[in-house]
Amino acid sequence: MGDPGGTGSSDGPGTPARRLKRPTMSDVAARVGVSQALVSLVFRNQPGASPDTRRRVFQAAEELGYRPDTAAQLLRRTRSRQLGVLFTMRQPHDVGIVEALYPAARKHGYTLVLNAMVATRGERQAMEELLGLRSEAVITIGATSSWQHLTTGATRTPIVEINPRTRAAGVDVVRTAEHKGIRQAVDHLVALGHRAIAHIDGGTMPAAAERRRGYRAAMRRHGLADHIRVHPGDYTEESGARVARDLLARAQLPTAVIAGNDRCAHGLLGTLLRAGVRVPEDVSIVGYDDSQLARLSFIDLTSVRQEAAESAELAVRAAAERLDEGRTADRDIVLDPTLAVRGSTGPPRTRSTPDGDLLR
Amino acid sequence: MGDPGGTGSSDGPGTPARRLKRPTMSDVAARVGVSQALVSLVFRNQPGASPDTRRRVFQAAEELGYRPDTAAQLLRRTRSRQLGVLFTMRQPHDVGIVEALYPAARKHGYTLVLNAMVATRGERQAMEELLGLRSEAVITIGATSSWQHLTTGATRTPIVEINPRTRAAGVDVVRTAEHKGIRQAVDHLVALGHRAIAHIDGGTMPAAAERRRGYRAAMRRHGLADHIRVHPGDYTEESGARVARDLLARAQLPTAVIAGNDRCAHGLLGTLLRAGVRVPEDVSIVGYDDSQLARLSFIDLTSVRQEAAESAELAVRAAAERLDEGRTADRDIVLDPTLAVRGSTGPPRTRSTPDGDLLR
DNA sequence: CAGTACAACTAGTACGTACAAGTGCCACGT
DNA sequence: ACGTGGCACTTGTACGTACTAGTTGTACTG
Repeated sequence: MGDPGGTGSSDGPGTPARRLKRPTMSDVAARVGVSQALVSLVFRNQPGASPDTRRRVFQAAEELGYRPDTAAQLLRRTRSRQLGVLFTMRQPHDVGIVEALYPAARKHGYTLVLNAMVATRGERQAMEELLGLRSEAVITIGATSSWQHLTTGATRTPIVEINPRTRAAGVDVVRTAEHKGIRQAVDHLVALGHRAIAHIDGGTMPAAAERRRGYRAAMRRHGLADHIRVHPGDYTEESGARVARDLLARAQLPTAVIAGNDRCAHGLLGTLLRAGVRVPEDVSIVGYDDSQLARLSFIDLTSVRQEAAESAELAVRAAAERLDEGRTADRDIVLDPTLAVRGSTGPPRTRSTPDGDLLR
Repeated sequence: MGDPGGTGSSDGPGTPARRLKRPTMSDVAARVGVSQALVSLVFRNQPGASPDTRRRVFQAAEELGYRPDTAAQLLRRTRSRQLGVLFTMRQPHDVGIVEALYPAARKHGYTLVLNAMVATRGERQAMEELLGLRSEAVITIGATSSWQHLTTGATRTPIVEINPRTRAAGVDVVRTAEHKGIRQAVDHLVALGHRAIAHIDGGTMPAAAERRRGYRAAMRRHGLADHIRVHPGDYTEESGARVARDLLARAQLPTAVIAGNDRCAHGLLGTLLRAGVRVPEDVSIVGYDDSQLARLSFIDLTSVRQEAAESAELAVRAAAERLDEGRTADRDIVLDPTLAVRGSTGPPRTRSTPDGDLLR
């Protein structure tokens, strides 16, 4: 009694400390004097046990230090009700989505199992592990691989991609209407009086191509095709810093820059400030993501907001639709971003424009 | 054939799409014409199968889309060889440790299972989930709870805490010799000629108290007790920004500030720069963590470095010692930090000191 | 008073794998 | 010819839980 699975012998000196077996439902049941099945009922909060018995079961479990074995539950249960999440820890906005996934999953009756993509472990391997753990569906955030082989064959697993790098068939996608976000940024700057508006892109990173196209389209829409300048970047601070140095080396700065994301904008802003350029007086800067970074008082970045909570909720819902409602057709969910205007944008300084006109 | 667990009927319209059962080892075995146990041998890379059979097993598995079931493995195996990791995604240094844990765990023959602590899920719950998944030990990074109840009782689970907030008994601890780090920072600044060196602390955050004490001790050691100034903070950018505003409001700035961590230093630096204060000419700034932030070209922060890889390796090793070598006594592992000198520190400007002397 | 309905429980089995303990079979040495 | 050993494989069972299908006992109905 009170010695579940133990041999009764204490770990003798010299022998490697033997881990005692963890107590099981049967141990709890034996202690209360009921069957294992009844303990199972109690822990699942199912009807069929008297209030008094429930209390005694919980008390015995407490005394024994019993803890349900997830592996066994997973194995036995008809449904695992687990969603795998494949994510990166380095992009703040992605972290925000992960955090928002927890309440969203709970709301739909699912549990999350995380797997980070780090340098030493490819996306594929991380995905394999998630599937091995019986994820019913997998939500990826900013992934670059295509999962064609998973959505095909006997055991197709639904995949929902949030802000994927590439477009793929057979998966649901939750993404932002990037062009609308960029267009709002351009509109905002043009309304302030800007004409020389440059863009730092994200290279091959997720959504970068669309933002780049959106920038070009919005500029043309305002008749500013001649002012289109796309500087290559990669969503990192250093790429923003590099562009800043390039711009400083030239005689003429643009009056405004739209960065591919907030990190890039941060690098741009920091480097310009260090060089004595005033923001927004000399140059206005717009970021993208509206991350925590943008909201810091000393950065205070006008930025295109994508609601992390909304993306998370819709991704979970998309998975739930496939799993619980039998949807089989792909969905492409597009969210409209909004512009969070802060202190990094303002009217351009009065100065001579490249074509010689003097703007008021 | 080729329809493992399937009923042969395609998902009819109107009925919710039924997920086909995933293939098992038995399905693979049947296809090859061998026993399930042999397939198990092959997948575990154990001796006892002919090279030809191995090939056929792998091929059949490939054709069926077979994937080992982790839940079943976990349930059946004597040892799970899994280490739980409890971490925060918001502190860059912690993220670095998590990434370094992967290779360290692999080296010792362990697998990692992550669980993030987010606002909506307490540390306790995250820990429960890890234990439910049969983690043999748990490594926490910057956790605040005490796990007394886990290291006691029938099924004690080894806990290794990296940079814990509070000291606890019954657990292994991997931490930095905080006072040495701070002392190096103070020594460095004093050597540059600074005397008015302030400190922004981390409040109740991990290691903050020790850094605070280390600052005071180092200052006294240099006979600068009169210049001791501790400003309250909490390791966030905004706390650094707030202190910056406080300092600016006073007539007299210190010539140097040691921030509790890099994020705090970032807030301090950004706010001072915005106010026209030059760094390091007017004020020198030292951070703590040597995170990626500190290394950015436009931040370029002198910072106390704690090797994430080293912490990770030692934490895994501590867990392995308990699990594989039967160690039962607690270990307190203390790492020596080093100072990464960058551009945010320099000699103080010649100016009158608070006591009226004129320093050269 | 028989019959029924319900609450409170138990028995048995299946989930997919790992591991211990076999079972043939063939080559080899004496 | 007979053991002997090793390889290649199989059989059987256990892991801890969930779920289906019972089995009691009690109260209630007509």
